[in-house]
Amino acid sequence: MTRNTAEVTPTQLQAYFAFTEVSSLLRHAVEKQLRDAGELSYVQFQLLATLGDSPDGRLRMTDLADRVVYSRSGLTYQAQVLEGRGLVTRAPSPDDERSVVVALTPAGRDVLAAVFPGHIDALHRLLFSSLTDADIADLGRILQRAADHLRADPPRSAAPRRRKA
Amino acid sequence: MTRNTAEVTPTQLQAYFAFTEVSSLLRHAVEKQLRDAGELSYVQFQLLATLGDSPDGRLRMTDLADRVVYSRSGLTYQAQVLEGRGLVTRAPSPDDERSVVVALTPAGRDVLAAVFPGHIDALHRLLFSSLTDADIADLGRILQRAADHLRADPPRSAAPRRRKA
DNA sequence: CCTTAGTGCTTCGGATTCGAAGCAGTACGG
DNA sequence: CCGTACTGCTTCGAATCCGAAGCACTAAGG
Repeated sequence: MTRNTAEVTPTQLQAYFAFTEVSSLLRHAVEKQLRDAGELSYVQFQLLATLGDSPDGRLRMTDLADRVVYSRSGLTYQAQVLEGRGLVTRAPSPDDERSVVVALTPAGRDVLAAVFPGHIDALHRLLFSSLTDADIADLGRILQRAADHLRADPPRSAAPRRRKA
Repeated sequence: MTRNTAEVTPTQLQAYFAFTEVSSLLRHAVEKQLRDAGELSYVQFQLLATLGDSPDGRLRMTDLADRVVYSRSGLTYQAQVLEGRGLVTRAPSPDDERSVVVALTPAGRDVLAAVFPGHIDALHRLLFSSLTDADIADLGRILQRAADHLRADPPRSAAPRRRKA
């Protein structure tokens, strides 16, 4: 409180606004593409893709929620939906009876494979086509560092029930 | 359909994933800060800030919706909420009886002024502190171009009722 | 002046979200 | 072996969100 407000430069503000703008526009455009193509919402696609990307196509609920930056209760809901469609299965972990392991089914992989090309095309059209390779490389490098920093401080899904002094 | 799927390089994928990751993490962190500090959701803050940034602190519903990349019906909802709190007013435009002009009230400006410093601090802590000035400048430049491209093609709020052949 | 098309906003219904609280199962200290 | 704290997930309630449909006003054409 003794410090006065941190200063922000026009450059910083411009970067921030551009970031939020691209984020919103891209999100909406991709969401539309996914919904038109298959029957997946953005979150559902992220969940399937994250599972497909993991070793055995299986992850614990909490780990999955952390990776896609999603609330646990929200994931419970979506996992139910995806399970109802036969795209994933849910089963308690043998190791820890509390944990639930979500696993991609063959049908889930099929859907993922069916939707992925269109997703890539959309990315090309919406984002990559307007940037040079060097720009894209810079973007990745810079944002990776930012992501690491954001992950380091508040791990999002951590600190749920801390009422200790 | 004659083309095979556009190829995507690892660099591109990495940039895309880093982008979505930062987007989600930053969004959640900022949302939390705003909710803890004042009584504003992220969207509400964006709306007030966008209004405050415009010439007379007033904008038509559609223009406001386009700037924050939000659905019209969603904006109707939030505008009602903000009006209920006395932070904005809504009045039909003199020029076009169909339009509704949303205007920031003095109370709205006060809330904005009260929340802004904390928002800036949060940005510093979460995002800018991990990047160099050059990185931030690059980020802004690159994302600005991407944003322009995204705006150019599908103006988001456009093409609402096109059923013509 | 009418008719038809187009634009701007709201209403409506349903789908998602999230946080808080609740319900197990697990880890530890004694 | 108990009691206490902690962790993992789900349930619950309430707030948001969006698209489709509807209502009102404006623009164009004849």
